[in-house]
Amino acid sequence: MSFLKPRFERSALDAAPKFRNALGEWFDRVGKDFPWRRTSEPYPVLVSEMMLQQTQVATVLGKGFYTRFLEKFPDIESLAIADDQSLLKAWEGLGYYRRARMLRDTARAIAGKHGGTFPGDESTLLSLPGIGPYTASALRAFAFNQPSALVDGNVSRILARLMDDETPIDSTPGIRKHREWARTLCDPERPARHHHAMMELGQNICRPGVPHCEACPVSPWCKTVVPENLPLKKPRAKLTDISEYAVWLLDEERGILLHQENGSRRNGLWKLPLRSPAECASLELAYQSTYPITRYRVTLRVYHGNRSTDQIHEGDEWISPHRLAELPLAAPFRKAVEHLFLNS
DNA sequence: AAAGCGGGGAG
DNA sequence: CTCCCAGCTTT
Repeated sequence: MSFLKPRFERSALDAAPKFRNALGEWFDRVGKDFPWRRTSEPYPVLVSEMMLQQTQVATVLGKGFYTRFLEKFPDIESLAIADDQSLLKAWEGLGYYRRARMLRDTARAIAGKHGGTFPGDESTLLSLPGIGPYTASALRAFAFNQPSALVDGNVSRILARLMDDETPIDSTPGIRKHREWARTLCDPERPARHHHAMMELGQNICRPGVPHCEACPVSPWCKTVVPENLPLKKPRAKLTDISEYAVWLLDEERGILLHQENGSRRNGLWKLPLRSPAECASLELAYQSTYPITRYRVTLRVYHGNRSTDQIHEGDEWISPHRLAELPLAAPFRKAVEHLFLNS
């Protein structure tokens, strides 16, 4: 009724201009000064967005990945000619290592096919390796100042709460709906600031779990009733236990026996040589660890190999200890090798 | 639509 | 343990 003060105004979509202003002015006041927010050059924006896919800001920033990568590969051309090993070494510790190769392949496509001119239209961006809907929108807004429908984990959480919407954000209808809402909300005058502000809001105010609604600059346009219950997601697959068996072989002259991965997983990274359980049955256990990886829980068992009888398999290679530092190893194997080397 | 990618950090 | 993260690709 009219005597009741509404707890929110019109929806954010209906009041888009006021919503944008409130959000943008808040961001100007409190927004963090990340290095990729200081530039609109396509290349560094691309590097940052690829690194930030499914990876937290603190990880990319805290361990210096972004700065180090740009020092090593300062432009499209230098990245385009990067070899696998130096590329993966620069990515070591970031995870999802396919991203590094896709980033370089995109650099190659731009340096080659597009004559070095960075494309700014959606369909061309989407055709490049590693660039999907999110990254294409990010590049258009941050590097070309074009309005775009940018939806990441932060934005979808904000939108679900703003609209008090229970459609699972990872379902096809949810994704479609959120893209449309993001497009409507985007500030056509300052798309880069707008998207930066949305992500800042998602990180620090409209955070997962219990949000800081008391400090939210756009709460007048938020319909959420129980924000901690949103967003909804589809149930996820449960963890599967798997085992990995490897051998530890250290030769005083030749070094450590390692194996370079050449399949679809961790392609190009080095690990301890894997063996079948039967091959390890009579060997002494040297090291064991359990680590989670995507939807698996892996128990890694490393055995003392037998130098005289152990078969050297295809791809196995003796690596001298000083070369070890130059090779990219996935984290669990880096840890295992360091432990075993120290105790040998 | 679902799974794979086989990550990593924070709580 | 759990959940989340500036997602993309393949089946």
